[in-house]
Amino acid sequence: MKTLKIPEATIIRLSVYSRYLAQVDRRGVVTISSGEIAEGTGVSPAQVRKDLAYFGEFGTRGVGYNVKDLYWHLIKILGLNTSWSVVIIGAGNLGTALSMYGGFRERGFKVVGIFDTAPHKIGGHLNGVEIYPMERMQEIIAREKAQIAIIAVPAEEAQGVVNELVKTEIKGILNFAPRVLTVPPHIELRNVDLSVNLEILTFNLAFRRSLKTGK
Amino acid sequence: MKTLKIPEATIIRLSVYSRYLAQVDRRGVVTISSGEIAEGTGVSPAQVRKDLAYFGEFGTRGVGYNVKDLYWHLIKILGLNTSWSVVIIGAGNLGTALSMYGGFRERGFKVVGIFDTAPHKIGGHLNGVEIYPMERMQEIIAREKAQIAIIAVPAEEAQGVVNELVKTEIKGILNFAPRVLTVPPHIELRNVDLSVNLEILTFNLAFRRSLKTGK
DNA sequence: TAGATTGTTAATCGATTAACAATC
DNA sequence: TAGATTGTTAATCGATTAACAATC
Repeated sequence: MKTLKIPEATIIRLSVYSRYLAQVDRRGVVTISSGEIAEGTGVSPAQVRKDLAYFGEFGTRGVGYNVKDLYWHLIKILGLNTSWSVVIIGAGNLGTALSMYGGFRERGFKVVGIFDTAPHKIGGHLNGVEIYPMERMQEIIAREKAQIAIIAVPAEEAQGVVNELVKTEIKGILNFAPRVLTVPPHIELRNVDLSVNLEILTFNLAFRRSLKTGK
Repeated sequence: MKTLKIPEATIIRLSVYSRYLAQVDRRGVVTISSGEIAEGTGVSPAQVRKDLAYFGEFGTRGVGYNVKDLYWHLIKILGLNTSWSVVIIGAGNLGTALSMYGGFRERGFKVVGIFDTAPHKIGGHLNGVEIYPMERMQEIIAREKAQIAIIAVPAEEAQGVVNELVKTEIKGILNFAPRVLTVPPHIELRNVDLSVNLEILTFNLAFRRSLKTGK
């Protein structure tokens, strides 16, 4: 079993494979080949096998992979065999949507607290989860043993929130604010930039298109 | 001016640079070096210069880049010098949040229509934008000259929505549904997977961590 | 001019693809 | 056994980094 230096692209694909396997499993399929996984997830068969090979030997030569078995292996690899407690910072539109988002719960994430500055929001609930004032972040994170924080505040406030979060037991931060953040090395930080994703689209439409049509 | 084969990673960084430049410009800074851009966006100076070099020579040796000038070059490259009309398919939590999301408008995206199946939502408004029934997709997209569609429907419905969208003049699709979608080659498709982003975090916490601590 | 910083080339690093021996 | 498909190695491709000549 080789470890060390697993490409992030591999992890992204592992997540996609696992969800595809869940879907296939619901249809009652028992065995699947790397070629079929590849087909269903838009990658090459070699890529699928290579990605899996980082973590072990999950298949049977000449046969393929057991769907359920491989699914659970992937869930374990992704760390989803345990449930994760998440807090959401910011109860604006995005924070609210993320609190309600079913996709997280489906994968074992549990929202245990929401934080906001607006006095009229505090004490309210979203999807059964209470909205607390920012000042209670340390207390609630400790009480609920939250490991992950999702940042959904305006860009200017994001670093301030991070500075509070580093005082807690939070281990990972998913940042939706379009701002480069600084965290100490023991905290995992990941950025999701909604606008950037639209802009890759417009670049492809505006620029790449102009190449084909001749400037 | 070399063209062809520009890494997608470069486009993502260009978007980040442009926003950082807007921020720096607001502080009144006139000139900036690749090293300062690198510092502010978390990349290497060589990376910054390489990324820019794909598109031309925007700086002055010995001096650096004019902040405003470079900003507008990047905006133009990203296709953001014109405004884009966007429709959002799905007025659930995520669709609602995306309709209200200020980050899109800030970068020149205009939401011109929202679509949903729920009868009680139709005719309502989000942020001043009307919610239409799915049946009127073709009509409204044509009337509003929308070029981009954002998919925020449940995974099972996503491909059906795409099949309707391909009958319209839509040029690009940003998909938030966790499902692999098939589109004809003339349509640009980009996927944003919110759960995958959390799962990269949990992988890093659960798996990479376990490497260091032994096991 | 001397100092600074770009634009670009060459070297390095990493990820993907192709091919095939192992083996069910 | 014959056919199929994995796991893995080697070859290819692409992106990042380092170094430096060009030049303001």
